[in-house]
Amino acid sequence: MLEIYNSLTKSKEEFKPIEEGKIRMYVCGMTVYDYCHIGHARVLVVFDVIVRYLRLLNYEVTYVRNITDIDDKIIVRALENKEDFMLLTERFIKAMHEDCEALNVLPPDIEPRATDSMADIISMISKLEKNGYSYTANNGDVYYDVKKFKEYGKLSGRKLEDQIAGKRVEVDAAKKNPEDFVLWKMAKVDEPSWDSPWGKGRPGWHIECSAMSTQCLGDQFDIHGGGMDLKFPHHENEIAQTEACTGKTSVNYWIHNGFVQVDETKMSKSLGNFFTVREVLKNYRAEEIRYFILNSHYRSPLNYSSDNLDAAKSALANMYNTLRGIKTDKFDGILKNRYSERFVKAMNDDFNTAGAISILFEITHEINRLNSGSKSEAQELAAQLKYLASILGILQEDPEVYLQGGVNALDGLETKEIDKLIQQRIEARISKDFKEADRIRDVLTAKGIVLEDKAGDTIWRKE
RNA sequence: GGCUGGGUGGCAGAGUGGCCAUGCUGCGGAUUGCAAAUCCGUCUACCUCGGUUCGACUCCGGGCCCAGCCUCCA
Repeated sequence: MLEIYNSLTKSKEEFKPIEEGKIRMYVCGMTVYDYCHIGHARVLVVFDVIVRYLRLLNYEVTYVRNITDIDDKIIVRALENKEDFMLLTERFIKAMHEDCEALNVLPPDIEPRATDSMADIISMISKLEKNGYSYTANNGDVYYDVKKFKEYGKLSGRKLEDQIAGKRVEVDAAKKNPEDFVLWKMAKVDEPSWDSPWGKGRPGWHIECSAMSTQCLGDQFDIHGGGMDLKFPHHENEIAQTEACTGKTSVNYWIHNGFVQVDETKMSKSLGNFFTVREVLKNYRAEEIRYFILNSHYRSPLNYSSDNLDAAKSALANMYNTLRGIKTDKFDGILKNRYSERFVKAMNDDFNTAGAISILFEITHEINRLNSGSKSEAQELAAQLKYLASILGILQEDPEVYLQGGVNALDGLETKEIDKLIQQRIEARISKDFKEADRIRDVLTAKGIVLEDKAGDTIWRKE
């Protein structure tokens, strides 16, 4: 039985889909004006694993992850760059897709863009206007009248009267109430704009998600996800918009992942303490980043540090080392035993990937113990290890390639040279010239090559 | 002030009413020409104060501390 922590009810609940065997899921994707940082990577990886796991449970999942390609930040950045905003967003959409591919994040089924959804956005605002939830301020902007939506605050657990308006962001003078938010914003000179019943302008920050999610998934769907920082105001406002339009509960399960922190402080663009995915990829493999993310529960804070990534690196190398030289193709991997049971139990418990990884290590350990004895059992377990790891999107590379490759992969010439030196060392060892053998090993060690002398053979891997 | 999450061994990080997480690192042993890898063993872990209980790190209550949110953020 799958249990999910639902941010809406603040408790773990048994998951029941709206439609038997099917899941409709929406995740807030990127606002594309810069490269993805590790915080974005966390959302991408976490929900990637959630989707993979839901599919494993035989649900037919429709996964929608949007792209917000028009908003204030994009306009500001495009202006700074003296660049058309569309060129800017195209560039970062491409970069995001590259990052996703590197991180082994499977593409969503639908990836709607705000700028392609203008008709839906406008029709939704019209409906809100018709239902009496909006007003046009004297500056021409259309606002959502939060006081009209009785359930406002149900997701974040906030009461309007307890909030300190303008605590961090200045309140717009045109609003009736500080908690109101913009639905349609009038275009200033030289700003990108779309025609609408309220004049040329662009959508406010929250409406695009309400429009795209209902457009792609209907008035009601199962899961809505995103980072913790979106819970308020973004998701609260999405609820206000969608439910004021449809009169129905829009989402059954809200899933929010925790932050990535740097030195115990949230990683964010505004604080400037972020590391982009491509930056980190210069020093670590994508799989190491993925492991690092999945090694803690998705709701916990995750501290970014090179120590933690180094630990991820060692841990993965150990698992690959175990798989090295074991043929797994004879078995399909779908083995039912105490490992698979506990793996599923962990994943069923609100996607406890850290617990699931610990099971992978228990299997690894068992394979190491068996390897000298029962070969076929070791192969069977290795196939299982790979299969279970595939749900987390790790351990899928050829171990040989993985262990000899990496961030600064060697070229063919270098590997030929290594093989030559290893051959020389083997000969030295046969003639008991250990001084020479050690000298050769030292040369390779200095290049970051680690040797392992197996029975009658020597293999190598990168440090 | 209100609202969310959290506080677990050297570090990271799960979990459980009584016994073992797991990973990284350190230490001892086996193995090895020496290593590496692997195996075996090992390091005073559960913020604090009360309560419930035969038994609490785990359940309940009061503190303290950390992070985040209160209309820019994943």
